[in-house]
Amino acid sequence: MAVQEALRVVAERIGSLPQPCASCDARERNFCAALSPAEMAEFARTMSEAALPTGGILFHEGAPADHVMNVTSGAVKLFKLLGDGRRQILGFRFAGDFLGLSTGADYVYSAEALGESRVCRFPRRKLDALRERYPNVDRRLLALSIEELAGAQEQLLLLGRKTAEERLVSFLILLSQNQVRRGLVADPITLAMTRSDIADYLGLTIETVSRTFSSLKKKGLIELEDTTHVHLVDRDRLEDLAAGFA
Amino acid sequence: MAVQEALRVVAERIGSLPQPCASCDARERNFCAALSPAEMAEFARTMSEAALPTGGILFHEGAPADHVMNVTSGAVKLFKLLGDGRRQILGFRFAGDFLGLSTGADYVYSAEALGESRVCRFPRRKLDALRERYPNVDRRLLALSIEELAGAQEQLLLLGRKTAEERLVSFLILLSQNQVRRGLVADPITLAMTRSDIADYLGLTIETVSRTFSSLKKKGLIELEDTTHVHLVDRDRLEDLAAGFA
DNA sequence: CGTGACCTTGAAAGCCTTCAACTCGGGTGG
DNA sequence: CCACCCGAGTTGAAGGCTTTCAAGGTCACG
Repeated sequence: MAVQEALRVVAERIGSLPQPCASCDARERNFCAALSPAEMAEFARTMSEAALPTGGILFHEGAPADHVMNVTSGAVKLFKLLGDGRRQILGFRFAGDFLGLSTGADYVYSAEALGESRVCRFPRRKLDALRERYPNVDRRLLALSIEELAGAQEQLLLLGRKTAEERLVSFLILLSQNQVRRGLVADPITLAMTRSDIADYLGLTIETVSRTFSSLKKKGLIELEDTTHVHLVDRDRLEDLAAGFA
Repeated sequence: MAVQEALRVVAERIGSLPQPCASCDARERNFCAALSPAEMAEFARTMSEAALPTGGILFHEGAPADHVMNVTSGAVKLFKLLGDGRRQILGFRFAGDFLGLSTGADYVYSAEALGESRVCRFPRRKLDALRERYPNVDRRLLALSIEELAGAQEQLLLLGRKTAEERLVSFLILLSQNQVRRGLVADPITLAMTRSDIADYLGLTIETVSRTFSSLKKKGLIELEDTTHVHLVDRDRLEDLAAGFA
């Protein structure tokens, strides 16, 4: 199976890069923020950074959840599959984001690199030990988890009740906010993902996504420099659309 | 506004019932499980149980999130609204379930009683104090939060990629599992919610929900004793349907 | 310069929604 | 007591938004 093969490749790459990930302790969107520099240094020994090619698999749904990880560069998509191959992307994670927590023994979704990316992995057992020793870690993970839940609930509203146009506009605004959160500009949005990924995130087809981009452009609400760079022309109108004010 | 009026009614009812909720410390699906009986007794003074009529509002999206709560009897629906009134139900909570956590100052969704229900409320400030003193509380809340997130992600797959029939079947199976989790029988499912609630949970209309019930009945996959009691005839086939094996 | 991945656009089809009519059961008031 | 009303649910028919099927365009790459 192609997935198993990819996993093996990833495992090899990870094994070949034993150095700790220097950027983790400076990040605000992962659990490391709960640790002091000294604690961080002690923990760094058990971490390792891995390089992933485009399409590289971080882990697959149903596989033993024995690592958690931070994205240190690039971007990652999280997704679930149905029996006949239909795919739903749950979300995208960018540099500084944390992923991989699970209460059960296995991952409940798959994760794959959008472009060339790097992730900092560490054993779940070590994380559990850390949680025992430093209560702040649980507090931090809880805050992250609640934030993630709120994001998923917003996406439930999108998938259950919004039209194609409202979905795409909501997505663009979310990406814009995401860029601000990462210290980038709000306005020219850079799409790290393909139309296919966008479609699977918004519960649409690539054709509908493409058509909706064209329609928004024709209405003068957005401008497309090229397929990966979007300019939000009428932000207020777009916000209203995303919020469902018909 | 009707909502504000309902909130006022709820507030009055809560104020009139200052006694602690005896069932909380025996529950497995709320944070109380992290406390010893002694700790629980000490904390119980700050709790109060409230009776809610059908349709009673627990809290509204955007209101200050100054309480968390356990459902002690009955059932509750959590939902979000779009600007023009479209509604998406995020989930249902039953006796023993916990709700109301938020990282920000406000609730990010609304909560309303399905039928006559009781909830045990306590101040968020008190909960924060408890988290400071007992690290187990954060651990417990984290586990609950991760479980809730996994449920939301499963629902994203449902809303984004499943057909009407697959959605309804998935919902029935979820309810069945829920009943088992609450110590009830797996098979005759009792629907505590209306067709309208089911529709808003599944991202459909009431007509489609009704038609799909009829269709499943005609196929011999389920039986409807009355509108609120469903018997799963061919469980294996239903499981396959829900998993998207066309 | 051929090839393939990604994207766009058009036309037809389909699943679900919208609109509408009808049934059923419970509560109410004459 | 029972006609009446109303909410909840079911079913039919038409319509619409998105999908499916199909074709063509662009660009990177070997």
